[in-house]
Amino acid sequence: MTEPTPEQIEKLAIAFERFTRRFKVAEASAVLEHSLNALDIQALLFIDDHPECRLGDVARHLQVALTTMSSSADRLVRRDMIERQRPEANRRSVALTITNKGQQAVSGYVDGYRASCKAMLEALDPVDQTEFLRLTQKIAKYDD
Amino acid sequence: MTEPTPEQIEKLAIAFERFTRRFKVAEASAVLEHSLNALDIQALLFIDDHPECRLGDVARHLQVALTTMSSSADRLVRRDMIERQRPEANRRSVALTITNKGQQAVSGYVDGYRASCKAMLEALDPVDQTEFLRLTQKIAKYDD
DNA sequence: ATTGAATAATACGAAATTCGTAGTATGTCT
DNA sequence: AGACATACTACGAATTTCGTATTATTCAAT
Repeated sequence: MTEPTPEQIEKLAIAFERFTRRFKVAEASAVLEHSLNALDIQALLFIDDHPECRLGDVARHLQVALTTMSSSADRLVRRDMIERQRPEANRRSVALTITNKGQQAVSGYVDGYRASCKAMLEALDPVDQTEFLRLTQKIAKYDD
Repeated sequence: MTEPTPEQIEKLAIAFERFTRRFKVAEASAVLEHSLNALDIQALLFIDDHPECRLGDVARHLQVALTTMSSSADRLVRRDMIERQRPEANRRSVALTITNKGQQAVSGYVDGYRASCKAMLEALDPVDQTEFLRLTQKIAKYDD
């Protein structure tokens, strides 16, 4: 559309750096709480959103080697957070599903993430909240 | 101020997840390019912003153990990206400063980050760009 | 001036993580 | 049935993180 000025870009970059730091803190506390590492939490989130997904799906999504994902799944299974199944349809693959305990960990993470989002919106008055959402939606859509 | 609705929060969370993924990709490519890991890049950014800072400052900022930061500094020194000096004022501490080569790596990272920000702004028309910036600034300020 | 405590970092080793190579099991195609 | 592709696991090397112990320096109190 139109070229934003370097000043505008710079301002946005600084603001987003702050937001990112905020989210990182939220992630870190969720990670600590369940003694999971960053990869395992991200894998858990994906598996929660994609029940019966395969190992390769998660690896591709998170851009890690398949073997890395296999290790991650080992850890998650050991901690009773996911289950590995061999589907009859294609017995080479594994279908990953989240357990109750895994869902609890996801909830903890998501709650933290949403709390951060809530705090952000609360900095604005209702009219600006709606406006801010409209704009983020527009950007997110454009992103596809 | 006013309570945002759960739907609003959810929408914002989803949008921000996308943004975060975008930034991660940018970081990953900067990391690959200079064969640095995520911690080392973040350390480099901090050192660039805080010349002559001490090891402990960086460790505190990045929330890692001091020994971890020491290892990171080893790597960055080995790759000629920072310099360790013993300041006369307090010879127990080290003063970290970035080198030209380090600055190049920072530039690469920052460029990628800004490119992401630029792409976001370009999704909006000029009026909305200004409006979006106003709102992010407001949130970032509130964040303190 | 000396001793003791506090500060700031490094040395070293254990545990965990990532990833590449090789291997196994299953499915598909001719 | 055989050859090739797919999906994953086993294993080991390299890297990273972090805790404990140690070194060097500064500060404070006597």
